[in-house]
Amino acid sequence: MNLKQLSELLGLSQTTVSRALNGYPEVNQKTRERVMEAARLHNYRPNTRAKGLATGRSMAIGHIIPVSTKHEMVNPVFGDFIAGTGETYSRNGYDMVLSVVADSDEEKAYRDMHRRGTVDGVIVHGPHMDDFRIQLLLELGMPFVVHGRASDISQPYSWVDVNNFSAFRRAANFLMDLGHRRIALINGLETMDFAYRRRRALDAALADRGLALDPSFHFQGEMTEVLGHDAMVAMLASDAPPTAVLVSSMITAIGVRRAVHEAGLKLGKDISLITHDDDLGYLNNGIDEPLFTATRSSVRDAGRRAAEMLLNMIETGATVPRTELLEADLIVGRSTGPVPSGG
Amino acid sequence: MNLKQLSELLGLSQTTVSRALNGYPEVNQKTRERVMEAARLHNYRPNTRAKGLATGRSMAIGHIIPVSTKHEMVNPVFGDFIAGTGETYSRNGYDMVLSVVADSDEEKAYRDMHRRGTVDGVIVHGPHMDDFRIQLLLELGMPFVVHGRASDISQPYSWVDVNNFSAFRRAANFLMDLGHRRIALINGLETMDFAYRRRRALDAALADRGLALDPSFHFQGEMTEVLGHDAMVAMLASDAPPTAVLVSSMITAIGVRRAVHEAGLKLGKDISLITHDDDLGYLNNGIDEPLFTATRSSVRDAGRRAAEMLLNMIETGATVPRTELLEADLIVGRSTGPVPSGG
DNA sequence: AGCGGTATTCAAAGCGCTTTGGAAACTTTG
DNA sequence: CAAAGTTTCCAAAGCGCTTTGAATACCGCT
Repeated sequence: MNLKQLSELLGLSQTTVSRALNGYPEVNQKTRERVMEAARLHNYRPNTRAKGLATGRSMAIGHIIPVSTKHEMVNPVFGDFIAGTGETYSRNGYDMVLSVVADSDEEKAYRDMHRRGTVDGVIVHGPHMDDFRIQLLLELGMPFVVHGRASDISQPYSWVDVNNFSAFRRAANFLMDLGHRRIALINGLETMDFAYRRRRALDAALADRGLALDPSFHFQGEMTEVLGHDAMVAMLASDAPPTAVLVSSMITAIGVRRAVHEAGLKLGKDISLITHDDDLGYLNNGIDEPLFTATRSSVRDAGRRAAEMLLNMIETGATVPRTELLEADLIVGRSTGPVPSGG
Repeated sequence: MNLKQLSELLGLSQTTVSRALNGYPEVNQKTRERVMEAARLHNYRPNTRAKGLATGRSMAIGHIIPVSTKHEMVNPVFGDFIAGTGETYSRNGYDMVLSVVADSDEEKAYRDMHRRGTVDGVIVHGPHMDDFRIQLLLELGMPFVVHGRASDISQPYSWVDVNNFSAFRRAANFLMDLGHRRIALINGLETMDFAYRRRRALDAALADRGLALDPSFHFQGEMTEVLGHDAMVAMLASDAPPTAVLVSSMITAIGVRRAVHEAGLKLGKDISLITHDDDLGYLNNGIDEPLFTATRSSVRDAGRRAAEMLLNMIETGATVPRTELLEADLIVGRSTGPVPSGG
């Protein structure tokens, strides 16, 4: 059933039917009801492509996911973030189009999306410190919101980010207040902006107390379980291992826990650990009593907010960039305790 | 730059330019080259919506992700599966459109996608035993491939699935060959088809040796870390705990490991564990020496295959359903060993 | 009755592409 | 050299919708 058929069936013009359905005022209340009823009855849904062609809008938001051939890992928070954005899109009648491309084709993918008019805007994931995509999208003039920030970019652009700096500074201070001095960091790749900010936060907190990050206590990499395990094993083998460790993801923290257990030590007693917790559905960090002390910020919620911001910008035709900084909670669990005597 | 502008610029009709670009034979080789060159130069990309309107195709595949309000969890394998399908779509010029909907709106979401013509086909995730979506899609006549199967559906339909039955039967036999008799199962929700098959596989393997699954050794639920932990804690508290446990996901297995460690026991010595391993990028089960003995089958690969099957069906207009059954590998890691004496 | 104004409806153009049904130019053939 | 193919190109219709510009119907007033 298309518009034409529906309008013939009603004995009305396509114009009137279209207007009735889209809520334009210049249509008689009676006719509108008649049209609505018929549409419901025949389960009429306007063809997306035709509507898009006519309006110049696509009612879709793009997400481009680069996969590297080297370390072809899909970010584990991706699913939750997408769930957050997706909810918002559905609620507002938008589709979400995902494009999985080799990272070498990423720029082309953005350009294509823009030229082909597949989407009305995009969300940028996991920005690097000097992320080329921001510049590119500004040039293209396509509406976008970045999930995260890019420290090295000076032009204004829209973003939603969690305050990684304050979160990790608080975490570091929390550990130091417990007496810890030898604090390790197992971070994401520090070419990623969030990881860079977390490192700087630790640096700053340590510096405030006249300390510095021991290079042998500093790891970065893809945030896998194995990274956490191997880093911790290496540190525990040293003469003076850290007494506390800051970790960038729950998955990696689980690897650290494994290494600690294997060494016959106990988390929260021999070694303290604070991890960042994205509040993923399947990795619930305990409701009543958290496993890990953590800086927690729901990535799903960030997804919702980023999507809302973008849709709003698109619909109001906003031209000035917006920003939203989310604060993480510091939740205290069983993985932290006072520094052991002799530590 | 659109077709009209490009053709005017070349002094040709839209017809010829369109044909040249789409590889139709009735165009002079010289002209074709000239057109191609101009298109490249001006970075021409045909408008998706216009092309779709004209051809009746959308060059997009849909995935509908229901989120429940109760347990609003995003399946952790989702990201990897999507990565697999997405790769395939990109390589073939298709887009992927994701729709995140409340589970109560799921049927409506499929109907809408179909009527509005947003996609040329869909992939169905995580089928239940009697999944209404299969019937629905057959009625709508929309091409689809199911990732998994639905035991209670008799009509033929297309699917890609891993052989859960043979995988878990092998795993159970492996344990029994090591002398284990008290084997527990921590499964996904058994309304899900894969979980149901895994349970039946364990039942069958036990029955073959005159044994049966102890109801107090049988757990099912959303496959979180906490599920594994709590189930294991409960079993370890009993008079005669299991000596081995079969687990449906790595995440859950990690929870089991935690419980085992907390009890001061050792995996692979006091308790044996076999898990299913979807070979997720961020949860690498060790390259050289696997942490867990596991039935391994890459969900990303399954995604690729499902997508290839669907695209192929769409492009050939195939009407007869296809199926593909993938066998999981049984890889032996450090989490299994002979039954302890006295077990 | 006739007028301006408002409410309601419609025909037709246009969005950017593909594709049908010719037409023109060029070759080959009897 | 005319007839019959072949190549190569084009004008125009159509995909399903929105929207412009115009027509018609109806209203209260003078």
